[in-house]
Amino acid sequence: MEKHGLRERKKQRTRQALIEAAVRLFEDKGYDHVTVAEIADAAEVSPRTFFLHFQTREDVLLANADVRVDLALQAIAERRAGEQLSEVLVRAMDQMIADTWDSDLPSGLAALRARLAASVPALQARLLQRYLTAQAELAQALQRAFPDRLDTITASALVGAMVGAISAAALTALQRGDGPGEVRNAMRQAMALVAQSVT
Amino acid sequence: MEKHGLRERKKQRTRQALIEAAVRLFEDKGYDHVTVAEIADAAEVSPRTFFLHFQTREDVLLANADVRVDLALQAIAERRAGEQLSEVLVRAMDQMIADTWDSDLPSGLAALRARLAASVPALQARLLQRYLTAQAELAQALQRAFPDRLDTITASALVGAMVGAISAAALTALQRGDGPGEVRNAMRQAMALVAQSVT
DNA sequence: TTCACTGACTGCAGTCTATGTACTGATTCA
DNA sequence: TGAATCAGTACATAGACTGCAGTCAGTGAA
Repeated sequence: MEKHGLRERKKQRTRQALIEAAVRLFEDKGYDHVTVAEIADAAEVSPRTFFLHFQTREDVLLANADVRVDLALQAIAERRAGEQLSEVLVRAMDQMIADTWDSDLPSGLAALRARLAASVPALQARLLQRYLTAQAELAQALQRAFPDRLDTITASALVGAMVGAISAAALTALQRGDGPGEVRNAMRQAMALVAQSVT
Repeated sequence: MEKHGLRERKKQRTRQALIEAAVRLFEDKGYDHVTVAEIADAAEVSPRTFFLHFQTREDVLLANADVRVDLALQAIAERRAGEQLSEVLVRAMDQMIADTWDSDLPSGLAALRARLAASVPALQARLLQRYLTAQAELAQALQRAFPDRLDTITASALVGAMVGAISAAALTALQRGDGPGEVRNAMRQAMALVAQSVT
């Protein structure tokens, strides 16, 4: 997987420096009042370099978000012999929910992301889009896992319903001012609601 | 509703001119190769004026999209005495689906929008965001209509599941190259899937 | 060890979106 | 008719993002 040694390590180090600088600045001054130039400056890097690591300014906060999708895909791939569709789906979603609030990197990146996603429109839009592409992957994997049970459209709809319900519930909880535990419960509740329709 | 007479009419005329110019240019040159300046120019208006009518460049294509939300809200408000939750929800969603492909303004705005939303990331993100705010309104209305049946989280989750399922199904169908009729069927199918969980 | 090569990073100039400000002139209202 | 209002304008500016032409450290093979 790793291409080279030192060179690659240096690259990851500047990437990490950019992320950390960005997070710190966002927390200090608020998302809208931080420019790419400032982030690059704080990371002691040229502004041009920022865009070498991230396509857009928003993407700094969505870094490492792909990890969770991989976990869900893995959960689908690992399904045991007699396991039902609903069980697999719930397990995959559970995987993503759990990871959202736990292992997600240094400090409170996940928490900050959640807070900002609920308040900054541009970021919100970008995050939703990420979810959509993740959905496509999940749907495809799910259909391949249950080829005789699901057609393409049903698989998409099912995953879409899950992700849609969970994120809507999470957002509502967040905007209500709930803490991490309550948000998590809301997500679980939403998941259970949709899971009924697969029985 | 109407504030003034002539002044307001003129305003709507330039707004319409901007929309039509934008649509035409987008179809000709492709979304990415059309600048705001060009649109304004084609509509014989100052570039500054464009942003007086639309917040962002993407919003030209999302113009009049709010109308459909109003229809769904209306559908919820108009529910008859003994009508069940699932019935009301299905009726509201049906309203939006139907309107998506029919009455949506001059020429093929809806079709173009669908095509571009499936291919242009920036537009996709913006559209998803619109859906999210629409969801919030719907959820709120729905909860008020069934206060003893739904708590805030469940209402959000339910609407989120519906919208999520329907849009995922639609997108999958679109990317598969389906025609309007098939896309519509996919949306209906997704809706039916989620409607089960409310029974 | 040497040397060609790759690739991360830089600086600069340029495009385009989006916004603040101050102004013009046409409606609208008193 | 005079005053207020408001769509549209010209001008200036910030800031995101891109293309291009480099530099230099790290790498891999002779």
